[in-house]
Amino acid sequence: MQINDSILHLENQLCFPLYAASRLTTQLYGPILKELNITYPQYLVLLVLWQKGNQTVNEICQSLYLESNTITPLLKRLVEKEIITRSRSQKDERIVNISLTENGISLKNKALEIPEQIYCSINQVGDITENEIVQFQKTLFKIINVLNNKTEIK
Amino acid sequence: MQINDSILHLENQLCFPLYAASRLTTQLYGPILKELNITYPQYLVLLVLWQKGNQTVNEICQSLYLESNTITPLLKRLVEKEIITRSRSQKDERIVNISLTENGISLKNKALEIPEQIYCSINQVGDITENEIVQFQKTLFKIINVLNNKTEIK
DNA sequence: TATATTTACATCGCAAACGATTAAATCTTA
DNA sequence: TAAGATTTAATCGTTTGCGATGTAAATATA
Repeated sequence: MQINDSILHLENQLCFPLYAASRLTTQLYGPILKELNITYPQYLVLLVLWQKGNQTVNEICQSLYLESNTITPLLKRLVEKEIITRSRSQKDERIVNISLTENGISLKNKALEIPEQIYCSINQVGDITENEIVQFQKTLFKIINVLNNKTEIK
Repeated sequence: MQINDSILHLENQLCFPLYAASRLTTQLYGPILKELNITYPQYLVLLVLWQKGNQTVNEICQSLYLESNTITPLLKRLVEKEIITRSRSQKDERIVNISLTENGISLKNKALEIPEQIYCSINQVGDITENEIVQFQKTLFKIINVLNNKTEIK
């Protein structure tokens, strides 16, 4: 049954290299973000806030494809670190608005160096061309869109 | 500072779409694997065992780019489910050997249908060509190799 | 206006992930 | 062979991720 078996081989899966590459990439951020005293998912939330300004919990969830059950506790930790503030909307009490503190705003300056550092790490070997990365990212977003629409329909 | 800022935009990161695509893909497995009563990381361990036969904890860790602090508790859960067994090597008491139970072996037959189901889900829109997936996977493994060698050197 | 439905977050419980550390067995080498 | 280094798993504590469910506010509908 060698032929049938091979479809279950690790290296023939799409999911596995995606999973592994994601984790290894995240690990790359670890030491860098530790200097800012934040984690990688916390960094992603800050990217959203730096880019788009004040956001509701729901908007952050949609940007990152995460649910409130993940984001809510994470945001509370960012509040404890005095990087963001949370406040209920007055118009609609269901909505929680997230704002950056002065502290959170100024973190952005330190973060500006991060993408370059990461890019260098991945490209150090020089095995991956610029073009390849561009195409790679395009495919990633295609996959994200397919899967995100799929789960939204439910 | 628009020009500088854009390097921190979500859609310009490589890490973020990788992270999002990985999670969304994993979510796709959820309902399918629930029928086998296993989780996605547990499924990956089983892929290794089905493919390579009995493995040490260390071999599983290397195959999946995970550490023992993640794998050990996961393996204990698979033991509880009577899918695998654990036993210390007699030659070298440090080593723990992992074997599939009869139950674990027979799970493979059910799993044979999974890759096809997943492939259909991702390809349903028809927006992603076969060729694109192949190239995509190649880039993934390049990234994995670069990052894995990097962390090994430490 | 009363009731039902939807929306926006939050809570709970469990399973990963992972950095840091530990413990025990084995190997090296002086 | 004894001391030190290395290897292999395991333990601990924290954060994340997520399915399932709950709650309160807002909206739709009867």
